[in-house]
Amino acid sequence: MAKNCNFIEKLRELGLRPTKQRVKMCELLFNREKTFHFTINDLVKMISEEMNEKISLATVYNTVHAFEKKGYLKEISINSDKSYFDTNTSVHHHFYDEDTHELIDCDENDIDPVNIKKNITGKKINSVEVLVKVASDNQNQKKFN
Amino acid sequence: MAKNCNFIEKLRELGLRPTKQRVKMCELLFNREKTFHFTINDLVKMISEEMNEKISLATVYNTVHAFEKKGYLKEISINSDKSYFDTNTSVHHHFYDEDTHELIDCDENDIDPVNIKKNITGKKINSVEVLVKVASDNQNQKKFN
DNA sequence: AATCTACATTATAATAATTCTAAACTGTTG
DNA sequence: CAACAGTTTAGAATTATTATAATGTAGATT
Repeated sequence: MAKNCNFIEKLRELGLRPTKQRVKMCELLFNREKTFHFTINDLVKMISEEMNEKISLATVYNTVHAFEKKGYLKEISINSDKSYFDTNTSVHHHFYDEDTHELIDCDENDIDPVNIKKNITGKKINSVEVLVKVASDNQNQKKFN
Repeated sequence: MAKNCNFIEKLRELGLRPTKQRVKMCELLFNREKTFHFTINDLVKMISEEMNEKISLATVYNTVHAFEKKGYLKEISINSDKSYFDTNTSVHHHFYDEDTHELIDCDENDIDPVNIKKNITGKKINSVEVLVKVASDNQNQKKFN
């Protein structure tokens, strides 16, 4: 909501030194109304379009992972060749368009809460993700034997 | 169930030439009572343990993808660095142990059916997968702004 | 404000998973 | 069995990601 948030302060609070690279990435990622899905590659492109100076690829990876570790980005599981991240870290699910490789958020009303009845001893549930894959045409599944 | 199935015939029916590599991989993958999860790497190791001759890595990839395309293997989405495959191609869900990187099948009773209320025009639902990530300890999630 | 230091950034190399390539090989058809 | 199309193969290429080691910089100390 608040534009021009003080990302510098926010970063400091998190124990992350507010370097210009990190502040820029905060602006790109978190200065948004809506949730935002991206790959590292998307982000690198956005950065190079919006800045004169470049941010090293390694820094982009480091920073995204730092934000993820602090809980401000969430990695989305897709059986793809690359990682997708989401600025919406709340519990929610996704549609994945296999034609366009686009991720679409589900809001609460789209999918009923998932009821898990199994318990694995000594383990805590860290996340529950539903991924609904959609496409224009589909093929059916069979059993081999 | 039936041991020593005629994989040669089966492959032919699918329009896949029954080469010795493919037959061997069928035996390893489909001559089982239980569902089986593996990565390409796991499979390559199994092959080298069970055979004198090697199967080229490229062939393992080709064949796994051929079986997947025909609907006899299913790729499981995990935000990991590698692809997991499953001989159980029916609709079912998974637990993923983030400590051990192990995949565990859910049977029907473990998770209630997922009720999807959203519809995307022009798109069919190809799959609905629930992935429950578990680990010994966990960290909580926060919102940035 | 100059200096110090731990943490960050950077370019580049390294690694890992996967796909491509082009030559050699092999089921199948006739 | 000859011929051809589909397969396998080793190795190169590609892609995503991580490691490295030198350089840079934010923030504390003087």
